[in-house]
Amino acid sequence: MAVRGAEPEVIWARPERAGRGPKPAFTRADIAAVAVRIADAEGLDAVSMRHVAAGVGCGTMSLYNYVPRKEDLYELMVDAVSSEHELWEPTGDWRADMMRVAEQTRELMRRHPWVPRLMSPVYGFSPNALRYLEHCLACLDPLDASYGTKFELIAMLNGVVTTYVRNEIDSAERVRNLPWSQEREQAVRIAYLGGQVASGAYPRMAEAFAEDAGPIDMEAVFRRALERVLDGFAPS
Amino acid sequence: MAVRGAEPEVIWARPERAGRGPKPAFTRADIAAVAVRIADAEGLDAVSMRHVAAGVGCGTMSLYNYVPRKEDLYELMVDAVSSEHELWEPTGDWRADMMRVAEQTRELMRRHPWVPRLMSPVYGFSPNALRYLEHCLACLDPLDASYGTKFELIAMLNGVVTTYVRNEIDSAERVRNLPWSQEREQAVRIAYLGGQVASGAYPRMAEAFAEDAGPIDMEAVFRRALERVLDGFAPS
DNA sequence: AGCGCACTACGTACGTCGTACGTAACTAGC
DNA sequence: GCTAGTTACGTACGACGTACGTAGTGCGCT
Repeated sequence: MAVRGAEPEVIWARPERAGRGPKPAFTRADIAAVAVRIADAEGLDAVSMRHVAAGVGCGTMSLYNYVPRKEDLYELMVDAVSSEHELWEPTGDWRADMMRVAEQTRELMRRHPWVPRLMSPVYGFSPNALRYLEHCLACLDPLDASYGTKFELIAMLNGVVTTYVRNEIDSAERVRNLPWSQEREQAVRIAYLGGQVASGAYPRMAEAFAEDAGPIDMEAVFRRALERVLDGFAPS
Repeated sequence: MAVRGAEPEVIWARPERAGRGPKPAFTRADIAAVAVRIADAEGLDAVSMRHVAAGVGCGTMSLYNYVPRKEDLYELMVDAVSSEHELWEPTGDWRADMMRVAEQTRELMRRHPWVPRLMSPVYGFSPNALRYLEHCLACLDPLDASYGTKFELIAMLNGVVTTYVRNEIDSAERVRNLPWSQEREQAVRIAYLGGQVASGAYPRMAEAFAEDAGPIDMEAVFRRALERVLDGFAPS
């Protein structure tokens, strides 16, 4: 019998194919693709071992031959979509390049709304993540700073993008999963909030709500946030 | 029989005590306190309805008289710990005040490591969150900017703090839940990463690893990140 | 060539979860 | 005091991750 679990490992270091035994019917890439498809279509919570196994067409427990723990499945998924990062030849304008990186990361997360929830420093070293990191560093070649600082920049930019998209996605997904309509929900929340603010306990909040009549341009908010981050790293 | 679910509501708008019927044996605050205690001690995943019910000393399903859905329990928890935010008289130095806000938020999240995972714009309007927001706005009175800009500042600062602490916590919690030791895990990961980098496919990563010999001072990284955010909002 | 073993495949089963639903006890308003 | 709405809570259902046992397969060794 094979040794079950109990050994630490990085899934990327584990060979896809062992020497002995019958050849596997699927690849990790197949499994990851199915999981990604399910997550895109039905949300991350629909990604269960049973579901994925049914998707690839095998028994539930057979999956564990390819993926030791569910967490590793998540890691596979993140790496799979990370291949969608476009890696271009740096232009020499690091600000423009990093803005483009951020923009593309955001679009990637919009295509795969479950990515922000899985983002973690722990998943930071999958093959495609390494390629992505190397690309960012290449874009930052013109910036006169230590690698330490460059990593801080990348982390911060990623953090801001992730946070913004996560907020966007969370609200949308929450609405979709609720048993009542978005309008009802929003109306109830606004009514409550209005009541609280009108109570006089939060004068500045009241002022703020009075001031901001128009709808917020989230696109502009996002872009300003990125610019501000980059400003913080531009040599003065 | 009572009407079950199907009506949108904000839990904060629901009265704690209905007119009819026997008087409730507990308060929402009791329940939130128990849930917080469990989450602090055993992690967020240990916060199940059964567990919390056992903690307050009632049947599992009785909880649903107080908390319509589990998500609302989360909302109660976040609000409960939000009361720990210290709200002082603004000093007039908005940068110092906001640094202090961020520092205290970080400490709050370190005391309650599950908070980052529950952070969401949706939970943004609980009573204590409103108080917190109002306090931030008060600290920002000296800053000459629109409320829109001030909200962007607060959101960004919170985002950065949350991201940093989340990374810190995630790594720690992951290690605690793994069936092997931290040293083994780290050794395996570093061995893998070193192998990848040594392959020559990532020249800048290799350079970076060669450059940064000393351990990273996370405290300084955190503080620099905050400073940079605030820089982005200081009138030039 | 053929043996043995490491591997794949997968069904069963356990303990967990959120929560729908039914019933009994209780109390505020008419 | 009646009754309607609430509280309390046990039971039950359909998920979930995954430990474990067993059967079958084909590579690597002798």
